[in-house]
Amino acid sequence: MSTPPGKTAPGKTLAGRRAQAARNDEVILEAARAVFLDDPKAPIAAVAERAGVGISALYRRYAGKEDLLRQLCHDGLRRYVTEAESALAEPDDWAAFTGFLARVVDADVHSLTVHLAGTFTPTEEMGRDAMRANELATALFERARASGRLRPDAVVPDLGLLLESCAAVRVPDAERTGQLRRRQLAVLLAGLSTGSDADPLPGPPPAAGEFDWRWRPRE
Amino acid sequence: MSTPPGKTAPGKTLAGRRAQAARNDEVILEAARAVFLDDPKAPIAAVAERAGVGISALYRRYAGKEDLLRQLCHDGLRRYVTEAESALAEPDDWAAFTGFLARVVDADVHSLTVHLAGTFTPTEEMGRDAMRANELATALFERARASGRLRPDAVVPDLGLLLESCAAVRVPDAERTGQLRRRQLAVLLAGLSTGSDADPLPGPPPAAGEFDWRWRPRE
DNA sequence: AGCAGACCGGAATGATCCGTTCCACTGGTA
DNA sequence: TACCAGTGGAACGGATCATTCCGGTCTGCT
Repeated sequence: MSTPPGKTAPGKTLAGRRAQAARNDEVILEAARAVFLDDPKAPIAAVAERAGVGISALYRRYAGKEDLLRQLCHDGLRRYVTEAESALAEPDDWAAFTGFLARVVDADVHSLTVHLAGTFTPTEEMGRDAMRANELATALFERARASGRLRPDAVVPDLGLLLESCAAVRVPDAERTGQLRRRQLAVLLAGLSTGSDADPLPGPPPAAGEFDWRWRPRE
Repeated sequence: MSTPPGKTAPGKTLAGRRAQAARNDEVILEAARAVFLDDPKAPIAAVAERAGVGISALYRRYAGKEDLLRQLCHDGLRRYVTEAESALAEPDDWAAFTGFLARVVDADVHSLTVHLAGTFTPTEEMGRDAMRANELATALFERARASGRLRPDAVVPDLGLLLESCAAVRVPDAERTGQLRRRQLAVLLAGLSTGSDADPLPGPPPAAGEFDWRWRPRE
């Protein structure tokens, strides 16, 4: 955009065509994230436009729409895993748990992994990552339980419900959306805490694989 | 379906063509509700198929897709109002409040009114009904507050967040969806109750018209 | 200097999907 | 019996997209 050609002066950042390309890699991913987060069925042209590049720039990098979606989704999953791992390093059990959730909500990882599900066929590696994500989340949950601040009838899959709820909150302004989600998260955590269990939660609790249906390709 | 013609035997329910038509009125509405609840962007042919009728049967009754959607949405809104009114008759303040929410969640009114919003231009009457709905909900909320079981920093628009969250919960099986939503509702109500307010809810609370954007026609 | 080709923008293409219209038909009704 | 409200479903026309293709541009190398 505003990179004066100069005299091929590669101070630190590559200049010229190569640099442009490398930069586009990021710009495109970022645009794709923003666009598909806003509308999972958005046309691929919208991504190109948002990124300020042509459609070819997209197809040069990804075999097709499905490929891009898969990549994006996988990135979200990896982010989830990363956050979980770093959360496990936090010494305070409850803080590790809530901090993890807050960061996942902030990063809007859920929309990425869930709302995009079914629009592509997952790779094996994604399956492994998803499994690992589950293990880590369970570990975090166990620690939260050990801290005694979790009401006894809360279960791990409640996290799925919780994240889904937070992702559902959405207003046109992104920042405001973040604030409202934090609020929603706070309410939910309060509801899942000890002291809120005056009367027990109704119905059979959510089961382990009960949200996997999204991952099966649309019929 | 299984109405043998007999000899034009109108015991109690009309038989013959007229009756068929009258019955279709309902069948179609029901099918439309089910289909659009499942996928707000479903083609109109899907409704016809689900209802077991031809497309003409639809277009005889509604001017077009938009008309049907509007009708459906308006029905949802009216249902909301009805539930609110009947809830106000309940003597126990807190029970009135929670019962109302439970019934609204069960009826999936939120999906109907919100997920369909923007797909049609609302009528004036809908505007009035929406306003009335808001007043009633506020009244219910005030009573809940008066009961002292509501945490002090909860506000009326939190109801929007709450309903949105519950509507977001969804699995393939309808009944199971209902159970999980009830659970989610229970968690949220627990979180909004007195006793859960160890630390205050973060960020500016949701404001009155903050969810109206859905009603403005899509740009 | 000069050239091969990496990269790019965006028009053109072809397929699909969907709302709506149209028409032939049926059976109740007068 | 003659009619027509009510219907099923094919056909039509427009819109939307993913993907391909065709010049161009600029770079890095010779």
